[in-house]
This record gives sequence, structure tokens and C-alpha cells, in this order.
Amino acid sequence: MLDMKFVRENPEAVRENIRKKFQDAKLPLVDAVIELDKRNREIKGEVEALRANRNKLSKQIGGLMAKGQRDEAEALKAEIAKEADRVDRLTEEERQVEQELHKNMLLIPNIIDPSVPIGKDDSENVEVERFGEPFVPDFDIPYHTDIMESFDGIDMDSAGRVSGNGFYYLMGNIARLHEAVLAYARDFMIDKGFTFCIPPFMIHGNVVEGVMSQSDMDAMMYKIEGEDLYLIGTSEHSMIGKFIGQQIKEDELPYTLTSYSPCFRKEKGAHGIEERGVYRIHQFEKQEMIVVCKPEDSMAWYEKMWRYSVELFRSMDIPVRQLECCSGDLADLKVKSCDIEAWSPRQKKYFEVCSCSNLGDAQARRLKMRVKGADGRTYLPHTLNNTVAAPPRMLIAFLENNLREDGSVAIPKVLQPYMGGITELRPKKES
RNA sequence: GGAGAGGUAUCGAAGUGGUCAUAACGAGGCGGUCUUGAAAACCGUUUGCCUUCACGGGCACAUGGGUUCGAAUCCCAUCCUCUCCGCCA
Repeated sequence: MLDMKFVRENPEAVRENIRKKFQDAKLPLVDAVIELDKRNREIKGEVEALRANRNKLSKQIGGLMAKGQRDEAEALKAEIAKEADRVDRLTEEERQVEQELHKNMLLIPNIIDPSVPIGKDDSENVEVERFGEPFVPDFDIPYHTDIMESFDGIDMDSAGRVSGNGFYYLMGNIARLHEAVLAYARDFMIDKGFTFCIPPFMIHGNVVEGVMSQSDMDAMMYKIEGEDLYLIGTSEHSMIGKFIGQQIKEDELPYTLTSYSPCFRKEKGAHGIEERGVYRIHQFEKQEMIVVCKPEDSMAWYEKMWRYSVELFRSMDIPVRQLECCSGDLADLKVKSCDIEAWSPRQKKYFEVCSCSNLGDAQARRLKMRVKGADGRTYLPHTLNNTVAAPPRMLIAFLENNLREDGSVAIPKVLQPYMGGITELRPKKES
């Protein structure tokens, strides 16, 4: 969400930004909010003068009553009553205009960073850099669920019966590997100086509105029936929501947090053939990193954060690349974002495993977070988030890249302590 | 789930229908005096948002409604916290 003052003073910049994101349908919103803002200020001017007068007279009534001058007090009451209708009407219109204004403001996308490449959709995202050799072995890599099955590590059939499509049972060593990756990712971030957190997995509607756009909310969030609670789609939601309405002391910045949570997503929309198995599911687990910092520091944190993901994946011998989101693929709240994609030797292409975003002050403004500066002024902090590791999807990359020709899977050194010291997984039956 | 108490500024906390909410008082922050420096003490200062060139004005006492000329204060609903009981991993 943008600052209304900014829109008022820079309407062309806001329009240009909408065009860069190929959301021309939203262009009329700019004139609409400027018109609503104008009307809002007109109403305020009038209604506030009326209120000022009423407040003044009411105070006089108080004085007269204290002195027992009832008649004079009644005369003033009558005077106030004359304006009451107009005040009520204007107050009602003010409420409506403000509501409409707020609704439209939520739809106008955040101003993207000048460095963001311009493009229509995800097909125009830009590969920035590769890390590690994208290696294709000379034997066939099976589909990830087949690899897992070779270790008796997954049961999709039961999950279908119990919970439906989009759920899974992980079993045995695959389940253990899933936990090992999370534990390793957690300790990796703790070693970087981040504070480990376990947040609530359900949050109130006003927090949901503060951290994400309406369209994301509709496509992602599960609501608990009969209560004002939603299942989180990522721990970012409860970790940023943590600061709702809070005044933050400047010397406490930056907050560098790493949170674990299960994530629940409706995943509305078509699922392609490559999204079978545990690639796109309604429930998964994730270790996340969150930074709340001064505005001038957010780009430096952004750079640091995506590099942490690269470092983590490289420590498990998984080749990755950084893919920068183009303007059209960037969610409305984001200033800049990139994906870290892992190499799939089976598909011979990269696929998304991490998503790093700088939200600027958009979430902070929506949540009414503020920082008290050393000079006494208050300002909005910037918020960032990035995936550390999100199994089971990241297990796809892990298994495909560590699979050997004999069907066994090497456990990288960094994960061995979390796997009871074992160095490899051996398939149940040799194939 | 039942009973009770409560939610006021950065924090603690007073205020129970008006004329100290321009939010008492205390702490913290900031500035100063004193000091070689620091601590202590003392003096001053310090809520946010909107609007205005400015003077000023409006709004906000968990949130949303209501009563009233006037609500932190009274009424209703919702959310949250604490205490006790019940249930529970």
C-alpha cells in the first residue's frame, strides 16, 4: 500500500508503475483515489469546523450547568441541534469515502525498484547468476515420488483417502530426512545470527490483510469456520504480523528472525503434470528468514538474504541459480523479489525452491508498524522475507541431485549429524 | 467451557459524565547544570495520525456500534490479557 500523500503528489509515477506491471486495468484507480481523497479532504474541512463549533458550545454548556444556568444551557443545546443533521450526514459520507479510498488504495501496487526488469509474466523473469554445475548423470532419474517410494518413504494413496489431493505421508528415512533438512536450515540461520522462532500457525483477518494482497489472500488462505482465524500460508504472515500496531525502538533494528512453521495453501488454479507428488501441495513445512530494518538498509539485506539460500543449497551439493522476478510477476506489495531455483537433473531445468522479497514499507504501513527514530521522528521500517528451506519440495532437488546409479542417495556431510550419522540411504529393493 | 478482574502514551499507572486528556504521578528517552569523565542529584523536554503557508482545528483511551449538547467514564457486541475452577497434549 502506498502513502496517499505520495499518490497525490506523484500520480504519473504511480500510473507509470502500474503500466510497468502490465496492470493497465488498474489505471483508473489512480484518478479514483485522487478524487476520493479530494472529496475526503473537503468533507473533513467542513465536518471538522462543525465539530469544532459543537465542541466549543458543549464546553460552554458544561460551564453553564455547573453554575446552574439551565435556560442558557438549553438555548445552546438547541443551537447544536440545528447542525446535528448536517454533522451526521457528513460523518456518514466521510466514513463511506474513507472506506472506498482504503479499498482502492489496497489494490494499487507498490512502487517497484528501478532495478526490476520489465516483463509481462514469469516467462520474462531474468536469470542473474548460476551457482554450481547443472550436472546430468548418464542414467535416468526417476520422478521424485518414485525415488521416495524406493525407500518406502512416501504414501500418497493413504494421504488421498485421509485428506484428499495435495497431502502426503512421509515415512521412515524420507520423513527423517525432511526433519533433518529443517533442523539443519534452522541451525544454519542461527549460526548467521538470526533468532529462532516458532510462531502461531493461525492468525486474525486484520493481520492477513496487513501482510498480503486481497488476490493472494483469496488464492491462498484457509479460513477457520466460525472464527476470525486463518491458517498461515507461511510463517512470514505471523512473523510480520507480530509487529502490528507496534512502535519499535530504533536501536532494536534490525530484527533478524528465522521461523519454523507448517504452511497451508489452497493453491487455487491449474496444476500441471510436473506438479504431481509433493511439488505443489496444500500443506508443507518451511524454515523462513525475516528481516525488519531501517529503509536505507533493506536492499543490502535483500542481497544478503538470497545469498544465504544459495549458500545453504550449495552446502548440500545442489546446483542453484538466482532468477529475478520481472515487473509483471512481482506481487503487488513487493518492491523487488527473486527466486532461488534448484537444478533438476531429471527435468534438465531449474525449479523454484526459495523466494526472497523486499516489501519496502508496504506491510509496515498496512500493519501500522512504526519506528521511533533517534531524532524523535517516527518512520516506517522495511520488511523482507526469504525461504531458508521448504521441504518436502526441496527434497525433490535433494534426492535428484544426490541419487546414484544404484538407487542409493548420498547424505551430505552437513546433514549426517541430523540423520543419526548415516552417510547414505539404500533402496529397499535393488532395481 | 464456567466465575471474576482488567485493556489508557515507549513502559508502569491515576482518572468512573464536562471546567488539569494541553493524559496526573513514576520509569525510560532527549537536552542541560554539576563533574577530569561517568554515576547520582537537580532543571527542562518528550503520544501518534490527519489537516493548515501559518495561527489553529479534528481524530484516537483494545475494536466496532449505541445513549448524550458532551463519553476513557454509561449501555451492547467482538477481540485480547490476568486469576480461580473445569477439561486437555
